[in-house]
Amino acid sequence: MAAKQEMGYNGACRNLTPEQVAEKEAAGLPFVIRFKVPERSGMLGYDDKVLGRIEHSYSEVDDFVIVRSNGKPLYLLCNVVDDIRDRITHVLRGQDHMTNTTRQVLLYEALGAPLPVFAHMPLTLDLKKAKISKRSHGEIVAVHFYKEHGFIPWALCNFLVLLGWSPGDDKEIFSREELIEAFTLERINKSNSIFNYRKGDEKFFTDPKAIAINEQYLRTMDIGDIGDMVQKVLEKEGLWEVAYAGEKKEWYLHTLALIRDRFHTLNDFATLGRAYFADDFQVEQKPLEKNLLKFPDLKEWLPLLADRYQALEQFTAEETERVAKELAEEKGVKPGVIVNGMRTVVTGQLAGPSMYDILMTLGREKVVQRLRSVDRFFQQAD
RNA sequence: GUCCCCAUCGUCUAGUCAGGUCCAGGACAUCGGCCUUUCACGCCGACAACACCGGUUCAAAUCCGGUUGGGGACGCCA
Repeated sequence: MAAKQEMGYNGACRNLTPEQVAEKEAAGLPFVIRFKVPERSGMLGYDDKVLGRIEHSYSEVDDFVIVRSNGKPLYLLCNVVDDIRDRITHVLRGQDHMTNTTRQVLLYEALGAPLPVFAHMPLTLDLKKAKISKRSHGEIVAVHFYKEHGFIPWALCNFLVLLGWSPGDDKEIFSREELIEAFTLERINKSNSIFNYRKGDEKFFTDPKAIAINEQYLRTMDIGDIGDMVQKVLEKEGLWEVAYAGEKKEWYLHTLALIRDRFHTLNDFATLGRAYFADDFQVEQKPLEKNLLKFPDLKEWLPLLADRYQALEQFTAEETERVAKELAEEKGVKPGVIVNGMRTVVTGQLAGPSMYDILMTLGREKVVQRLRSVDRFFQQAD
């Protein structure tokens, strides 16, 4: 066991005479360069835009190393030199840099440079209240994770700015311009916040509020902008058609507008919304059992419905609804049985937009074709 | 151990500096309802907090002191 020992530098070489220094140099002893903290009686400190006045007594500050024995300067010094050279006016960083700042104030003074404005932001902690870091928390705190999970970039910024800052009123959704207008250093919180995510939770794969804000943007943003972002997702999944940017653009954007209300991320367009862009979509287990297999008669009824849709003079929402209800009445079942069975076969989903809007978006040909192929599900089940 | 920072619903927070309008407001989450042939969206509602003790005051979430709790920093890392 190591014995308890004093933290910090003991000042061994603080007061060497030039002769003593020369002697050690001649002996080839390795050395570092430390900053000689002045022996002053007052307080050493700075005014922090977030935290207010931060002070330490000079005696608390050890002579700190600024240049290594190999001649290379340390971060503490480089940082200050770079910032002076670049004429940095504001230094905004985490509260874990507070003590660095105290020492750097001395460096600024020694270099004869004016102090920049310092603002130390609160830290973001995990559920166990430990400082979040890439090393200990992995991809959940990496920006690319959110990109890969279909987050709208600005939605993530919007979420993050609310961690430790608020405008003072109830506004939470900000455009970039609005945020620039509303943001002030003075309104940054002093206390740490917690990044509320539970590992392994499928529904909330990250902080629920982050997801909520992403949803908010997903359903209110300009549909053209959504279209551009979804394009990248569809391209990645091999679902993109160049026509979506050309002659089918209207259809493309209309379809996105139809389905976006139920989605959480951009990726959902390619997963939950796959049936709108491809024929090889998966039918989810739940609707398969609940809405299809539970009613074996649908094996006959849906192809019958397909025939009637095929024969329809006008394939409209009104007509398709009328025909579906007619069939239900004819077979003595609730319309829901037909509609939900149809939804399952046509979209693979338990839920979705109004059934007849879906039919219109998919078009007669796909609808008829999917309704006719219903028996494959019953065969699979056997 | 030493020094620094912080403390309002489960989470993000408003309110604290300029004490009364706060038996504490909003958002997310959760739960209920309306709407919906589905599920969402939307709307309505419910649940839920001033860490504790003392002081100042006619009056304290708000000011002061202490306690407890949490975080951070104490590297020839950045």
